[in-house]
Amino acid sequence: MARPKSSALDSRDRVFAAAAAEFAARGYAGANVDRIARAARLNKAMIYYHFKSKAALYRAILRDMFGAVRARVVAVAASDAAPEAKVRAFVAAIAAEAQARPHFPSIWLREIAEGAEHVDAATLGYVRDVLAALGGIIAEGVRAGRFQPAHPLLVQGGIIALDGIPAISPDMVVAHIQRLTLAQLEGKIT
Amino acid sequence: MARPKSSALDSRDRVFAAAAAEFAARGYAGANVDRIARAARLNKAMIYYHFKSKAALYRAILRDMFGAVRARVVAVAASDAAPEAKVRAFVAAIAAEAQARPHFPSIWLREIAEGAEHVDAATLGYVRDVLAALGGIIAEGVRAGRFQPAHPLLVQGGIIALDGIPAISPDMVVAHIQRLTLAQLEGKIT
DNA sequence: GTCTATAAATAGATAGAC
DNA sequence: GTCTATCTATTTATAGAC
Repeated sequence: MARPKSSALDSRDRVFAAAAAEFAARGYAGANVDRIARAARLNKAMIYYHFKSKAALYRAILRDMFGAVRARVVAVAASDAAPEAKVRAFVAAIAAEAQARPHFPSIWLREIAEGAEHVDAATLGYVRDVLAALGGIIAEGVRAGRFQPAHPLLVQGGIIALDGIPAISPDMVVAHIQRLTLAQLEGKIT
Repeated sequence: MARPKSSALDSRDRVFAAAAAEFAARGYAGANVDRIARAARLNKAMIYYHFKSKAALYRAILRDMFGAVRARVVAVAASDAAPEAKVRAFVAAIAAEAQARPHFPSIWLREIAEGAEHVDAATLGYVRDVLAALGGIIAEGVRAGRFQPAHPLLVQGGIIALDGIPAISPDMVVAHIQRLTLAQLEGKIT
């Protein structure tokens, strides 16, 4: 929760960043608290000073990530752009978040594989909001007679997957998904 | 390696199946050898009787899975069907494998997230063969003037992602990906 | 081939000084 | 706020009997 900006901000943020990298690279179970501490140029005890446990630290990171995505995506859905533009903006919003927080895609993939085992109620709410935002955009397009009805999870599938693939420029991926998604919604795919 | 069918086949196979489930559900680091043993109705020592280590067991499972996918997919690429049919068959082959080995998609997702850290040389070869098979199909379609050139990884992205999503029937997912992939290759997506 | 211990190592968490 | 030292639990792996 939005903690007050005390003087401890520095070390807490270092823990946060180092932990995100460690969890992304090795998963929750594979992550090592000692290694996080070293990467944050601190020692283990400091982690437990800032966070109750390894699990609590992980949950805080999940909340932060999905909260940020939710904020971007809800703003997109609430704008008064045309449905097509909103779809593009939706994809771009997630891509932008993935670039701002490079460890996001990896952690996301893992949570999918794990059945969202570590996701707490707050984070779950954020995820629902993201899907609801996409569902709203689709519904809008359908009402306007420009989209085919589609399941948000299917539409979003491509986004989830392609975010994680290295060695292909982010711009290419974004453009690719935007085209694919739109073509699908506009019924160009028979 | 293709071990001879000795009398130990039963317990070894139980370990194999139980381990696949455990690794899929919890990832390599999260998997617990004791739990695998219990699920296989054996005890821990038996696992180390059949496999050198937890890591070796995991690698054996990866080899088995990707080897099976490779076999199916290479057969598809080598057939004399039309490129369109091959693309459909390629998607269907992966989907069939995912159904035959329900733990495959989950493990696949995790390995992507982990940068294929646990993948040994043999498995890596299988993966390359899979991508090469798809690349060959695409090239064939391009030569015939029916496909746009496309990067195999981008084309395959959707397949990787959607395999893992629950609560949507496998048939729907397969049909969806087939249409999406073909539309893309045929240049219907502007 | 299968089991019961048990050794050995790893890693999460805390006490307490500064 | 930050550290060192340590406790404790978990878990991989092995020894050795049957």
